[in-house]
Amino acid sequence: MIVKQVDGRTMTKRRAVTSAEIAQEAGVSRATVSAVLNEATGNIRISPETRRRVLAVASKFHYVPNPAARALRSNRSGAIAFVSRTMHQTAFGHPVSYQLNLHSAQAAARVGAHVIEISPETTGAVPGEVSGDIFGFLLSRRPDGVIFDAPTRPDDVAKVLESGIPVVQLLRPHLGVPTATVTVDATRGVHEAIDHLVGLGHRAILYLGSADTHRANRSRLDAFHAALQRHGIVLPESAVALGPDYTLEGSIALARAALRREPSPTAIFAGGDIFAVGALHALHELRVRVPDAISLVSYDDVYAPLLYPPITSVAQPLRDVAQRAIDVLMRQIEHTAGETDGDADAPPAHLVLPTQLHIRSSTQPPRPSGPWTG
Amino acid sequence: MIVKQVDGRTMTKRRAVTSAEIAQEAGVSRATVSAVLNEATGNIRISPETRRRVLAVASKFHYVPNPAARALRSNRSGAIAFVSRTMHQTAFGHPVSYQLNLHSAQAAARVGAHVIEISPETTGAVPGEVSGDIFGFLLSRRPDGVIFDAPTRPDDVAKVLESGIPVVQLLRPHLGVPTATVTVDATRGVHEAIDHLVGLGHRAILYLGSADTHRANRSRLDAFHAALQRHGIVLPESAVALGPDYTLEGSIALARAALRREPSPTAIFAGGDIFAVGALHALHELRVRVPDAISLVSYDDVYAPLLYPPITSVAQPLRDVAQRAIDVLMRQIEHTAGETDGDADAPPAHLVLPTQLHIRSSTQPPRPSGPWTG
DNA sequence: ATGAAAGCGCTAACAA
DNA sequence: TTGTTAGCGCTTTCAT
Repeated sequence: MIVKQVDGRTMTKRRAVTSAEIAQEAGVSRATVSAVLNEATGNIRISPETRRRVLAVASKFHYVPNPAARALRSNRSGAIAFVSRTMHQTAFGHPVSYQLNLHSAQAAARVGAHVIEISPETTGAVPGEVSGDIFGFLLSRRPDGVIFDAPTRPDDVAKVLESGIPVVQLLRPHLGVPTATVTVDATRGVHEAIDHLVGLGHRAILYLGSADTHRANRSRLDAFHAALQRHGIVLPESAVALGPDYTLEGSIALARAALRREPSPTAIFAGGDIFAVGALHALHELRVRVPDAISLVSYDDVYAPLLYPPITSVAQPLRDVAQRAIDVLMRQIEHTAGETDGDADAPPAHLVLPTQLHIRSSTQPPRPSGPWTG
Repeated sequence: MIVKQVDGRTMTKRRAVTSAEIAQEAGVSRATVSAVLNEATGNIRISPETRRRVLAVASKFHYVPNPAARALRSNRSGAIAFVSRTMHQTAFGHPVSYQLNLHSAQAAARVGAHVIEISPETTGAVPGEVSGDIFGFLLSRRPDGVIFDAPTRPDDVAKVLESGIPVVQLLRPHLGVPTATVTVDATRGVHEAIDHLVGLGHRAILYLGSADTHRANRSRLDAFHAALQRHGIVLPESAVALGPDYTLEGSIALARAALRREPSPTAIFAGGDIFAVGALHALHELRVRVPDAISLVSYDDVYAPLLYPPITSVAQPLRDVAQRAIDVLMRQIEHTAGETDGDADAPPAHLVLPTQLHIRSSTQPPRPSGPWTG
């Protein structure tokens, strides 16, 4: 019996409606209710009339299947774990990771799954877990799939993959671990940015980027070189300055040092918004005006629009990345379910999405005159 | 029987170890295994020897209890829903919400719960859900508790609360809905900031803030007035400029208009980092230097350290806010569980945490000379 | 086209 | 101190 107690000022957690109650109310069996709600496919057929009645009753009583029971029975938790990028290095977090997180949650919800947040920084053992680390925690939740956003350590990914759960890595995958990936075509993005600068007349361009040797960083730098080469521009070694990722102080120091060197660039390409921030700080100190005295382009487009002047930047299609991640995972999850034990699984998907250049006020033709003077 | 298939190159999702297997292997019953793993409290006592053996076997086989079965039986999902602040207004998201999100996930993990991400922006109906909206989705997950980060609409909160699930609202609660809250002592934070400015010698201070009438905004503005009054300063009406929240263009326009008015301030208090960003843009256009010609303080401390110059800012203890939110929720969840049906529940907790002022390079004494000249 | 019945893995009351 | 038993709510054959 269903008692709606609306009168008492406070609500005690009321017992939820079960399928049995819906069945009874609709004058059918629980099996029928289940079949209707799952739009069952098998050798089962529900008459439109029955279907309609069940649905009406379910809706009237706000019936929602118990996810635990469903999970137990179907061996599917409906959960996608999102392992966010580590953020301890920075006080202000990773806007990119945040966007991916949110977009993943939305994309998952659209297919009836939910995203559970795994923050690798959690310190200390988790009570009740046999293995104290955060991956024990992850595994203990039995997610149907796992998204790694730019994982730091390949071992973490490998461990999850070995447990047999579908995995997808985003943006900065460890290709040594054979999982699906969704990345972005940095090469094309960088080319666009450099073409934009060269098109404006710049030839002396400084590259500010990460010293981390991850492929994603390498490919930005390689693309930088390739793009210049295509324009017949050869840069001195001093045109590339590599420093630590994601620390403001590091980026400022890097820019400061690089800008002190000769010859002076007329433009800067920052291989990440944080490097653009660092460049801006250093340029301010030097009283060099952007874009009057020097142009600035960045890769990421997260802080870029906020800075002054608003920075021309290469944007990653984060919403699409998240959506495709969920797609890939869902496909894999459904596939895994149907499989017996044969090892005839297809090779992991590797999706590459295009970037987009947002042109703002930080770029203009180099001025004809000589060296810098604010 | 437990078959570890390590040889096959690819792993098929292997059947998980169950408590029955552990029981058999340890030569005890499943009930004993359960009692050991849950450190059962009732009238059950496990001999240290048995305990040790069970634990050893469990660990050897990497046994992790099936969360769905546990949830089904105990009527506890182990999930905390985190409803993030809506973000559609801005391309760059809400760093504050992100931090709260991550810290909540960490705090939850420490007590064995997981956080599921609810992004209110999800559009379109969710397949299989009776009610198509995102709160139907939320409820369908049967979370043990819900965290609302600065909820937009009180109705959403009320709906969840009415379902009997413990709720806590963060930072910008709707006090009309009787839930627990964890907020920040904006009053004290603003006082500190204003004291800092006045201590430097400023008396003409411009307030740039949200036109939204939420209490959190009101209290910042009220505190601004109170702080000035305490210093015997009376400001003209034109010293307060209110505009739209969280849009860059709006903030810039607001600052632009306000700065055009007479008399000119020697300092600006931005009631949110986005307003500081707007102020900086407007000041740049006017070629007014910070802090030489005008000082700038903000509230939030999210973008503040990145801007140039780094902005003195009031920081909120987001990690603590998240931790307390989890604490409050957990207490409430345990309480609810023990309760029969009596309505003798305690009034909801209202925690208020202190802010911290980070002094950076955007503030200095006003210069003795007259009006602005970059 | 629908119903009956079994069982997913776990926990809690009751026995022993 | 430990084992037995009975479900939690759902899905899924198999019968009808």
